[in-house]
Amino acid sequence: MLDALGDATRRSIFELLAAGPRSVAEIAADLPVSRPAVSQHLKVLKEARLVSSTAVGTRRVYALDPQGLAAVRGYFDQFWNHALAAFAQAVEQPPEETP
Amino acid sequence: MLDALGDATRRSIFELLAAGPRSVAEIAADLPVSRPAVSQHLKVLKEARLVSSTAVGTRRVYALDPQGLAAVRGYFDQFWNHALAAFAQAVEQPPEETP
DNA sequence: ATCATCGGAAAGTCTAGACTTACCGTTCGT
DNA sequence: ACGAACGGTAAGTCTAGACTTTCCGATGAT
Repeated sequence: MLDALGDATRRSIFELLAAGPRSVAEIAADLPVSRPAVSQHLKVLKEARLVSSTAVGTRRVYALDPQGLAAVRGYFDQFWNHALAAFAQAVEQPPEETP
Repeated sequence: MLDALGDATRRSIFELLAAGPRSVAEIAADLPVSRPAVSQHLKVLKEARLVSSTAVGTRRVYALDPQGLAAVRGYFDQFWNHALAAFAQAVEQPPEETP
C-alpha cells in the first residue's frame, strides 16, 4: 500500500478518482503521461485494493474501492499505532546496557 | 512523507527506531545493507521529519521525532480524508454529461 | 599527541520500475 | 459485417535512486 502510494503519478490518479469515477482515457488526458502508463499504474492501485473497475461497454470505469480503502486504512493505522506504542514504551524505559 | 515511507528499507529503519533510539552502526547491524546506505536513508527520513538525531560523543543517536510524527500524521489524515470526502460527494451526485 | 571509532560526503555502479511505441482483442455503432 | 474506439499486454528504453567502496573530519580514549 505504501509502495502503491509512494509514486507521485499514482497519487495523482488516486486523487483524480477521489473526485469521481473516470475511464482510463479520461485519466490519461489529465496527466502528462501516456494512456498505457496510466493502465499500468491502475494495475498497481488495483492490486493494492485502492481502486476497482467496472466494464461499461468498451470502456473501463475506475473508481476508489471503499471496501479496500477501509482495509488499507486499517493496515496503515495498525502500522502507525504500533510504531507509536513501541516508541512511547521505549521512552519510558531508560535504555539498558548489556555488560 | 509517502515517498519517505515508500521504500522498504526505510520502513525497516522506521520500525527499528520505534523500538528505541539507536546509533547508525546499530541500525546497519540489523539490516542487510551497508552503514553509508543507512546514513542516506536516515537523511531522507530526517528531511521528512520522521526522525531526529542527537550527537552523543562521536555517535549519532537517531530516534523517532514525536513532533514531526504528529505533523506528518496530520498531513496524511488530511490527504486521506480529503479523498474520502470528495469520493463520498461524487457518489451522491450522478455523473453529469457535457452535451 | 596519537590512535581508534564513528558517521557523513563523494563518486561510481546497477537495478527496479516509470515511461514509451506498437500491437492485438473486444465491444459498440452503422 | 465492417470499421472505429477503448484499453490491456508486450517489448524495449532510460532515468531515479538504492547501494557500494573510498575517503575524510570530528570526537574520545590512552
